[in-house]
Amino acid sequence: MESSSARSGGSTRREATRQKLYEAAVTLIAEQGFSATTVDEIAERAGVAKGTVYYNFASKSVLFEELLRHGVGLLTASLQEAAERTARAGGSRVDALDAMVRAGLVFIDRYPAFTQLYVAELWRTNRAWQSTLMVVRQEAVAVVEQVLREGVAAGEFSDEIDVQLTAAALVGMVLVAALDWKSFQPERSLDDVHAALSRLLQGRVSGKG
Amino acid sequence: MESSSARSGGSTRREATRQKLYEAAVTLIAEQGFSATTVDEIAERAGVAKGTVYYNFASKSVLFEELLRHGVGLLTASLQEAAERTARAGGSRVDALDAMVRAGLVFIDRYPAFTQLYVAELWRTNRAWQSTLMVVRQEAVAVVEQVLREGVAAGEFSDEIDVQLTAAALVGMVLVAALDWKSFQPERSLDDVHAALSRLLQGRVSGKG
DNA sequence: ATTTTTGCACTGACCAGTCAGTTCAAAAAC
DNA sequence: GTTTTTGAACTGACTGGTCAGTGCAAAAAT
Repeated sequence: MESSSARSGGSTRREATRQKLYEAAVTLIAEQGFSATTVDEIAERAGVAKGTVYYNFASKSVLFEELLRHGVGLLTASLQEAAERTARAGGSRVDALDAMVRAGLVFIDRYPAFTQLYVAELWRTNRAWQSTLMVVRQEAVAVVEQVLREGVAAGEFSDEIDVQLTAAALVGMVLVAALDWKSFQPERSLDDVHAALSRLLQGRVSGKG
Repeated sequence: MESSSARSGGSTRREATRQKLYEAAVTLIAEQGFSATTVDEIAERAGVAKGTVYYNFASKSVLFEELLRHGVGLLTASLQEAAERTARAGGSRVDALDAMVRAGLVFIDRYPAFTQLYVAELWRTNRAWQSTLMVVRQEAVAVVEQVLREGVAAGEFSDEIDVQLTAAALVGMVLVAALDWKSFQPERSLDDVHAALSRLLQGRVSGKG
């Protein structure tokens, strides 16, 4: 459609502005929350006039909603890719789960502010973007559930596991461990954290190593 | 300390008012967030005049801060009690962990709104109550870490586990699974959810049941 | 008699959203 | 190839409303 360098009628400029606004909004909202973050702050950090925010987004809520959609979309794609890559390489479902744990850690490592904001909003009710959030969340969790189901069908996992709850628990494990990592031990390496979670995942905690 | 019926010199009346304000604030803030919740709303839901809020708390922030302290205090006591009860009954450290998982579920079952609000605030930075939250969080997590350390010392757990990270991961597992339970499958029983998490905890997921 | 609560008017700061006007690069006209 | 026009993108002062917190006299509870 259009190259970013020499462009004519299109709207590459607009896209760049929106990107700047996303980046400004994500850190501010992660730190302060949605309501405590002002549109003036977002505009200022993005290096843009307030009017530009409203030229590009219908409202503060819509800006946030599109930000959520964008971010969770990246995560879902990344999890999906990890699962497929493992399958193609002939790995087991446990390998796939492990690869997804790593993909999750990589994502949080790269976008800690987004993750923070996502967690803070996920279980709220009665908010404007509630339904959007529900949809994208389900798309992400479904990738994990799918692998669990395949594992049960293939006899790799017990058929007594509760797929939905187990998926939620696994996500929670990675999410909280990673946020703690970023908040309290940011100097540790991703491999290190991944190793600790792998150990837990494979039940090598109870029963001496 | 004091009975709610026949009390003398103290301030039982005041305490009752504060309790009403806690309860009103916790659900409103869980739903809407701190900044989006107004003092007028809190007062109205508590069935109290606005002036009363300020007679009992120095500010909106202080009210919230004391609410956080109060709530996490309950959780910590409950986890502590579960660990000690298991130890007294001669249970293993895995049993203690399992008992704490259940204690966590019972807490979230009883105070879902508080849990929601706690999660939403936990990883935020630059907020007034940040330091208070840090302290009480650490008190709660320390109970889990303590059991893990004892388990390592007793040879029940691998000495290669990362205590801090594993504790965070376990907390995350319970937290996210329970919030999903309350949000999306509230009809399920606590025992049911507990069973699913026990299975995961004891590594009976990989390896057919 | 003292503590606690009420009711309500008031203030001053803050903020989401608006809008009349500006900029500028590409397209059209000449 | 120079001038004119066009319109998307952007600007920032301004508006209307909201809300935390105050002040205080009267009432209720203990």
